[in-house]
This record gives sequence, C-alpha cells and structure tokens, in this order.
Amino acid sequence: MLTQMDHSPVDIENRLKGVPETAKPFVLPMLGTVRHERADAARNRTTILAAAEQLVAADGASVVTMDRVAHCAGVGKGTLFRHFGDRCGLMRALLDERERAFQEEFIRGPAPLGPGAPPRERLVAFGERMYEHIEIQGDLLLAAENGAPGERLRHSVYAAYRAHVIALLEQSSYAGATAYLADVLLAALSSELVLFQRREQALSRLQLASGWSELVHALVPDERAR
Amino acid sequence: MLTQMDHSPVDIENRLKGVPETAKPFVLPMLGTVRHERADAARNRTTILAAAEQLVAADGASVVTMDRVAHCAGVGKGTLFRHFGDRCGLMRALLDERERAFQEEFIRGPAPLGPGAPPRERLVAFGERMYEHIEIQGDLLLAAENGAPGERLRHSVYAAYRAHVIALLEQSSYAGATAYLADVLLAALSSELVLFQRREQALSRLQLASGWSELVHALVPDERAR
DNA sequence: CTCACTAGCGGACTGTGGTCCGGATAGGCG
DNA sequence: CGCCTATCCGGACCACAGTCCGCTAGTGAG
Repeated sequence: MLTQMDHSPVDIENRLKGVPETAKPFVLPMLGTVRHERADAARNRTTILAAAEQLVAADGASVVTMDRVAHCAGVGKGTLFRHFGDRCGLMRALLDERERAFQEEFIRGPAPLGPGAPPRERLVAFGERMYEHIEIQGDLLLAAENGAPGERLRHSVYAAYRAHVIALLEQSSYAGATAYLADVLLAALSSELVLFQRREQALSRLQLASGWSELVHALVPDERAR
Repeated sequence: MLTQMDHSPVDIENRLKGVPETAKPFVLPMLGTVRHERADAARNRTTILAAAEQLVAADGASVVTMDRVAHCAGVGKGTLFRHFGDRCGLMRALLDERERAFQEEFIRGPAPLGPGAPPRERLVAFGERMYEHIEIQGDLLLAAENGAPGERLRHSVYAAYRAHVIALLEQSSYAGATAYLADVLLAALSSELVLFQRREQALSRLQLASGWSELVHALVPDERAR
C-alpha cells in the first residue's frame, strides 16, 4: 500500500521509525547498548525462550510452530514476533549461547582453534569444530537458516565466520582472492550440505574431517612457505 | 485418511497406487514413458507454464504466487499442484528446458565443456558455464531451490551435476575422496552463494571466474601428472 | 454411437508465518 | 501518591502454500 519497507527486527530501526522532529534530544544510543527493556518484557523474553527450548527438545525444531510456542509460553503471538522478528530469529536466539561460546573459542580460546597455532592448523581445527557444532545443533541450525534465500549469508554470524577465515587466509601466505576462498570454504561447512552428507550420503564424521583436512591442505600454503 | 504417502508428483508412484490385482496385465511401463496424458490435461499444463513464465518475466519469480498463476491461467489451484507438486516444482518446470540444454552441453557438447578436453579444463569450463547459467536464471533458480532444507541436494538436477563432477575428478588423477570434493565444488557454485557474491559482495563475473579457476587448479591435478 | 470409468478439475478449507492496532501497564516525574 | 506516556501486549487478521473431495468430461471399449 505504501513504501514496502523491510520488516527488520532490529530495535534501532524501530526506534528511529516515525519520530517527529520535536524537541527530543538528538542522541544516537551507542550501538550495542539496549535502551532499558521494561521488566515485563524481559520476563516474557525468558519465558518464551524457555518454552521454545522445551518444545524444540521434545519434538524437534522443524515441527515447532510459532503459535504453539506462544500458547505454551502463555503469551500472544505478537509478543513472539516483537521480540524475535521472525521464526528464524527465535531459532537463532536459541542457538545464541552456544554460538557465542563457539566464537569465543576460535577467537580467544586455546590453540589450535584459537591463536597460537599456524593458520593452516587453525583452519583445520575450525572445520572440525564446525562439524561438531552441526552434529549437535543440526536441526536447529537448519531451522535458523531456512528463511529468505541468502539471508543466512547476510547475517552477523556468517560475517563473523567469514572474517575469521579471511584473517587466517591472510595470515597464511595465500596469494589469491581470500574473500572468494573464504566463502567457498564456508560453503563446504554449511549445515545444509553437512547434514546432507551425513544423513543422505552416510559419510562418517571421520570422512568429513579427513576430506576437510585434505581440502585445506591443498588450498592453503604452509606458513613457512611465505 | 489412509496411508499418508508422500505427495510426490512423479507419475509412476500414482500409477502403482491402489491398483487391485485384477486381470490387469502386469506391465511395468518403461521408465520415462508417460502413460498417455489426457488432452485437456496437456493443454492445461502448457497454459499454466505460459502463464507462469509471463508472470515471472513481468514481476520476478519471488513475488509470483500460486494463486495468481492459477487465476491468470484460468484454472483452479488444485490443477497447479496436481501437475507440479509444489511451488518449487513449477519453478523447476520453468527452468527445465534450459537445464536440459545445459546438461546436454557438458555431457555431449563440444570441448572444453564437453568431452575432448582434459578433465581439469572441463571443470573450469563447467564452473564458468554455471556462473553464466546463474547470471541468466538467478531468481528462478533461487525460487526453485528454496523449499524444504536440503531438498535441492536430493534432486535429480543436483545428482546429475554431482555425477558429472565426480566423473571428471576420477578422470583426473585426483587421489582423495572424489564425492566429498564434488560436493564442495558444487557448493561453491550454488546459486544462493553466487548471487550473494554478485549482489552483496559486488564481485564481478571476472572475479568469480578467476576465483573458480584458481580453486580448480589448486585442487585438481593436471591429467599428465597421473 | 453409447456407456461406464476414471483422470482430471476447481475451489473451499486448513495450517502457518507474519502484521496491525486498540487497549493495558510499567515506571519516571511532579 | 497519582498522572502521563512510551512501551508493550494479545489476538484478530491477512497472505500464501498445500490438501481434499465431490463433480465433470475425456476416452477407450463394446
């Protein structure tokens, strides 16, 4: 009917939406700081997450509907979407804690995943850790990614992985286009592909790990070669 | 109401459905032959395809709804689903002709895409041709693939690509796990990723092509090395 | 040509994701 | 303590994919 603006769940955008330029102090809140969430809202968020977690654990992520989560949490459907934007957002929120820990591991954790090991070894470890991650969170990852096509690639989680892989490639003496190669390597670790390989192709975890190691060794030069 | 069999659009399954074992001659029709489609049904199929094609050309695949196609073709919605199974099936049908030609090219066409060139060159050509394919059919490919997660990997189109790449890898003297590598290479050519690289990352076609070429050269040994 | 059989048809119906807006309320402020 | 308003709530509502089933008409047999 009017401007078909995207329905982003990001709070900042809502905040800046239709503000008439009154005497409101022109302050852009620091990114990352959340302007005081009302107590009932916070309570609802945790209630919803708990309900969702329970339902996912019981029935599997793929059959959990927003209606059921809302009903089970004792809130209206609008509340779910207010907090999480869309279904994928809710799933991502469920993954958030593990995801955060995972990122922490490869950014600041111990070698070979974290800093200290040569970049090629870190890449190998990264892939193995990602396979493990997918093994554990499989269905949830699938549910979190299956939104608009290409949405997962635009999201901050992917951006973090991408930045990490690019950094490792640059630390190695890889001569080619690092961004391109990073996307290719991450494509090899996408949950959709990996779950297909595990379930349909019946590849063992070992086969995946050795395939990945081979791949990285073929593509990424040893640090000493620089 | 009865056996909840999957709603596959494949004719063979329908054919074998609830046949009582009367005196019907026990004949398995050759695969690929379609048991006589009624004239009105065939007419409807082409009408639907024409309507869909027109709508996709006019508005883009992503906003074309089944209702609109049905209405625009002057048939009921049930008819669409009878013929094509689901939305992705319709999109795939729209792609079918080009897809067929593409496959023909790399199976029986002239070198370097077809047989005659060394496998590594054929792989490079395959990627370039795939990039071109995605360039032209982008949105339609996206619409055709965005179904249940992993469905695209289970489909015959993917299987054909996969078989082709595996064959090329085996023809080269690649020593590792060909199936794993084939999936990785195809992941690098998935329309989702490629459209992301083109549109979000603003990579040029040339950058993609050279990235791909680099990738293949790093991974696949030259034939003479065998 | 006629009949019977069944493939095919169509559109009402269901389930799900996502939107909207009138009403309720937390919590800062006087 | 009571008011005021930004914030939040809830569920009615919409759009769309996909299902179902009673009816129609094409087709092959006789």
